[in-house]
Amino acid sequence: MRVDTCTGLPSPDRASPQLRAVTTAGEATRERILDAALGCFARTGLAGTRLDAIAREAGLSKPNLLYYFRSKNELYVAVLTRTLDMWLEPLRSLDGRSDPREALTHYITRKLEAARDQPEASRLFALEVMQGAPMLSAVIATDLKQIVDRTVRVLTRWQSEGRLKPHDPHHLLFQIWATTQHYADFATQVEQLTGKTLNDPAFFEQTRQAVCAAVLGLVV
Amino acid sequence: MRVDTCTGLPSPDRASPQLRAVTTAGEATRERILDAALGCFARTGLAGTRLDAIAREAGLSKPNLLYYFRSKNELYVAVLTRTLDMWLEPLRSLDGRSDPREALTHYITRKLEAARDQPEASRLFALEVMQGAPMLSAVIATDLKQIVDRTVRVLTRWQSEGRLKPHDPHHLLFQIWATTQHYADFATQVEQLTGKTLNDPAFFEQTRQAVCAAVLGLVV
DNA sequence: ACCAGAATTGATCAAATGGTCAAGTGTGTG
DNA sequence: CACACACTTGACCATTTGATCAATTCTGGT
Repeated sequence: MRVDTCTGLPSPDRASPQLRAVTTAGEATRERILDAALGCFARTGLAGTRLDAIAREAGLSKPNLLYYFRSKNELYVAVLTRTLDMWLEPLRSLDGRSDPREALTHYITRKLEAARDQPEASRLFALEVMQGAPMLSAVIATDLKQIVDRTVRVLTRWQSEGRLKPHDPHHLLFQIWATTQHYADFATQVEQLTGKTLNDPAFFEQTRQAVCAAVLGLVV
Repeated sequence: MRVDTCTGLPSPDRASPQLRAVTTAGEATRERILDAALGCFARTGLAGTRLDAIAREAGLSKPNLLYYFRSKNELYVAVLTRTLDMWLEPLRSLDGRSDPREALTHYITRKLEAARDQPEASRLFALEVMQGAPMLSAVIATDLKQIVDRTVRVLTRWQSEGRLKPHDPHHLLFQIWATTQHYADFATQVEQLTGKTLNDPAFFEQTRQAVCAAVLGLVV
């Protein structure tokens, strides 16, 4: 039986040996649950979220939810892993092929679009990392670190080629992450203080240029 | 009887009419509880923190804790309000009297020192704001907004005097907040990726200059 | 020494909540 | 039709946990 490496709990096999067509109905419900769970976990955290709430938001009963995910923790990890790839993707596509200025602008724009379009994902990871990343520390230490190391090498190379002003690559990344994710994680505060949201196209563009100016002015 | 505006629950009178000397013993325990609670709430959030844990960390029994604070929620609000002033202080002292460059450098440095010396406070507020600031929305909309508005006016004046390059003051503030608080809120990630902590003086100075460079390069 | 009130706690309660189970419903296949 | 199996749920259980209370100890003032 396949076992989830994070929880040690068994996870339902998607493709049973009989090659039975993947139960699309069940798969759809599964996705519905994951969507609902993402919203709840991002809003109130792991401890603050009740299975009842997720079940209600997904439109089914609590036992039925537990039919798809054996425990709250397993569901939480499932949400985390499902969202992770999508979240790391922008960084992966920051490679050394293009022009530094263009690459950084593109990366910032994508990160800001993510902050606008998937604020729940941002908050979920923020909550998780802020609490010591109990479920993600392994991923951070391996996957994320690997991508970051690669990116750092790219940035360093650009610097040695004189295409980028010298500036610690780690701090550069942190600044991009911090400034872009801030608009998702602290959206409440941003809205209370400015009255604007990233969903407002004008505000989005204004924010994008502000972040780009700070970062690009630093290294280009 | 004095009533807490946030919880509606009565709070112990610090100065009773009889002018009895403030019970320093009780006051000390109270502080000890608040300290322990800050640590716990910052680590695991409101819902994830058990009164047991706080009591244990403060070195007393759970009923005794509830003798000082009538409910978990009241304790949470008490921690929040006690920490708030300290947290807002750096921004208050960013006034128009001094040189823009010096003022911003000073503010960033203080914020980064706060991120190093009071990471719990940073995480506590981050958790609270990220979850929609249910307890702080009033404070944000009034107190914080007032200070921010004042600061925005100062920055705007500097810009109109030509002492600062034009750049949206709100975004400038957000960038300072985001980049400085990032090193407290995401300390786990920063440490996993760089192996360093703000407690390392060299790393602190390096970070400080990186943040200053980004912000000052933007407006000076 | 005495007393009033602060401080402290073991025992206990009631509610919330994650999780189980047996029983039922639907559905595709031989 | 019948069978197997995915799916669904109401009722229920066990544990956790915030909160209460009666009873006891400590402490400062007279």
